[in-house]
Amino acid sequence: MRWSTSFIPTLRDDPADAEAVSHKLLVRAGFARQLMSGVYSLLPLGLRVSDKIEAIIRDEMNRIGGQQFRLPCLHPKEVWERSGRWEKMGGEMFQFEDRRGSEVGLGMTHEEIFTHLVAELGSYKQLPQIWYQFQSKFRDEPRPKSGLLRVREFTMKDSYSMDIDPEGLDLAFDAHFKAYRRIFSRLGFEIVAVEASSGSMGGDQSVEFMLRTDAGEDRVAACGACGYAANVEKATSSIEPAEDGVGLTSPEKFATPGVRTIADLSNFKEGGVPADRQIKTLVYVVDGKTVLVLLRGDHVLAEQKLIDNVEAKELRPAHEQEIQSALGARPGSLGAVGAEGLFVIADEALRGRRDMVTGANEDGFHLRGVEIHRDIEVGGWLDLREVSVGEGCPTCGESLDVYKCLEVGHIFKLGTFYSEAMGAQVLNSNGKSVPIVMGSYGIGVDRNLAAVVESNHDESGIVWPVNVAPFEVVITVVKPKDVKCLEASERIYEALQEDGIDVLLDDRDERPGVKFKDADLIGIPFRVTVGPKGLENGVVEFKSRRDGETRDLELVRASVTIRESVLDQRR
RNA sequence: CGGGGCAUAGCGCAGUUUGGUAGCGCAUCUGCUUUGGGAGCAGAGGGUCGCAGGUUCAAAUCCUGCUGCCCCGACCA
Repeated sequence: MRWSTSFIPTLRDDPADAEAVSHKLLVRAGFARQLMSGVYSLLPLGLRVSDKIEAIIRDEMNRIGGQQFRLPCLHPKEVWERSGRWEKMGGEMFQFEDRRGSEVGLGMTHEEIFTHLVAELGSYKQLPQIWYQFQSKFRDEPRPKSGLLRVREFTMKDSYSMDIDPEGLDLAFDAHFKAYRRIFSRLGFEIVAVEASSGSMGGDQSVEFMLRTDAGEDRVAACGACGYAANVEKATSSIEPAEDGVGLTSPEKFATPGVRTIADLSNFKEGGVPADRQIKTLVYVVDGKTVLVLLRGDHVLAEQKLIDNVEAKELRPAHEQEIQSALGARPGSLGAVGAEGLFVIADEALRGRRDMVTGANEDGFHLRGVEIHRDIEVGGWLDLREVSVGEGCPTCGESLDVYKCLEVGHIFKLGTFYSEAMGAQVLNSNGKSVPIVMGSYGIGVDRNLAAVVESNHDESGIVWPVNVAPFEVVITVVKPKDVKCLEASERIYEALQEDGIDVLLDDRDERPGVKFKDADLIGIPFRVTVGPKGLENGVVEFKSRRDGETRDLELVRASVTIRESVLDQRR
C-alpha cells in the first residue's frame, strides 16, 4: 500500500479524553476513532491488525477441529427467555421493540442462539462438535472506559463445544485451554491462567486468561513458588490463627461516641481494639431479605464470592434506610448479636473467635467480649474475604502476590444448563435421550488488539509484534522527487510484495522527519530508509523498530535480507 | 446510580471571573525557499461557541433546563 493514497490520520497530540496508553496511541496513530461512549470505528490500520488477530485465532480454532459459523446479532426475546437470561441480564442487554411490537435484543453472547442450532443434533454419533464465530457483541456497560479495553460494542470470537458426557467436555475444555495458550503466545503475551468465578454464565468451572497490566481491571492473587493463581473473586489464602483472650461471660455494652468506622474504633481510647479484633457487619439485601454478612474488621468482602455462594436473583448492599429499620442503628454501630430474625453469614476467618468487639445496634455504642459461637447465631459459614498481598498461598503456604490484570480470554464449562433449557438432547448409545454437555469459550478481538498496544509501546509510539503488525515493513522514501530514490524504493516495494510481505511505501511529499515520526508512531516493526545519501554508496538503511538497531544493506540484495528478517519473526 | 470535571475550526487549547459580535498552535490549501528525526516566510479557507429557552440595546460570556463525553466509586462473563 502507498501511504500517499491511504487514510492514516495521525495526530500530533494525545486526544484529550484518553487516559489509557492504548487508547491514546490507537487514536493518535490513526487506528481507531470514537463514535460514542464505548463505541469505536476501526480505521484501515486498525482493521488490518484486527484481521491478523482473527487469522491467528481462526488458525488455532481450526486446528482443534472448530467449524466457523456466523450467527445473528439481533435476537428474539423468546430464545433468551428460555434460558431465563432475558430478565437476568437486566440493563446490560440492549433490548427494544421492532415496528410490530416484538421484543428483540442485541446479542451480548451467543449460548442461546448456538444451542438453538445444537438442538438439531440427534445422535451421540454426531458428537463431539466445536462451533465458533467472530461476531459483534453488545453490552450496555454501566461505565465504558479505557478506549478499546472496555466497550459496549465489540468483536468476540466465541466458541461452543458439544459432547455426550462430562469426560468429553473435559477434553474439549483442555483443547481450548491449549489453543488459547498458543493464541496468546502468538500475540506475544505472557499470560496467567487463573481460576475464576463463572458469574452470569453459570456452569461449574471457568478459567480466565490474564495479562498482567496496570490498565486491567481485575486483580489476581498468584504464588511465585508453586504457580497457584486465581482471580481475587475466587482466590483463597491461609492466615495466621488469632489468639484470643478468655473474654467475658457475656457481651458488655460500652459507649463509643463519634466512632463510625473500623479505623475509628481501633484508634478509640476508651475500649478501642485493633481491626483484627473487630467484627465487621455488612448488611445485604438478598432477594428482598435482609442478610448480615460478618467479616474480621481488617478484611474486605469479595462480593463475587457471596454472589457465587448464595443462590439469589438479586443481591445488593442495603440502603441506609433499610439498615436503620432492620437493626435500629446506622452503619458504624451495627452488629449481629441479638439480631433476631435476620440471617447471618460469617466468614471462615471468624470461626472460633472470642473476646471480639462489634456494634451494639445503637448509635454510639459497641459490644465487647463477644464470642461468636456463644453470642451470634450464624446461619452459614463461607469463605468471603478477599485475599491480600503477603497472605499464605492455599496450596504451598508461600507468600501471595496480588496484581492487576486484564482478562483477555475466558473459558467455561457450561454443563447441561443451556441444552436442558433449550431442549438440546441426543440419543446415547443406549437409545436414551440425554442433554448435550456444553462448554463456552471467548476471546475479545478488539480488547486483545488494545492489550497488544498496552504491552508493546514506547515513548515514540506503538511497537507491533510482526505477527499482528498492520504492515511488516515500511519503506521511507526520503526524497520522493528524486528519481533514483523513488525507483530504488519501488523496486524493493515490488520485490517484497511479490514475496507476500505486508509492506507500506511512504511515498508522501513530506519532510523525512515527519515520515520517521509517523513510522515510529504507527509502529511498523521494520523500516527501510531509501535516501540519496545511502544510494550514493549503493546501500539502504534497515532499522528495527523494537530495539532501534540499524544496519546498511546492499541495494541489490536488500529485499532478500528484509524478507528473511520478517519471516524469521512471523509465528 | 453517587461524586467530580469538561463541551469554542479536523486535533490540542485561550477567551467566560468583569457581556460589546471569536482567537492561538498544529493540520489543510496556494506560492517561494528548504529537505536523513514533527522546516521557514508570505498569503488563504474553515466555527449554528453542545442543544433549547430566558435576561439584555447587545450573550461563547449571565440565568434555567436538557444532552453528550471523560475521570473516581458502585457495577460488570
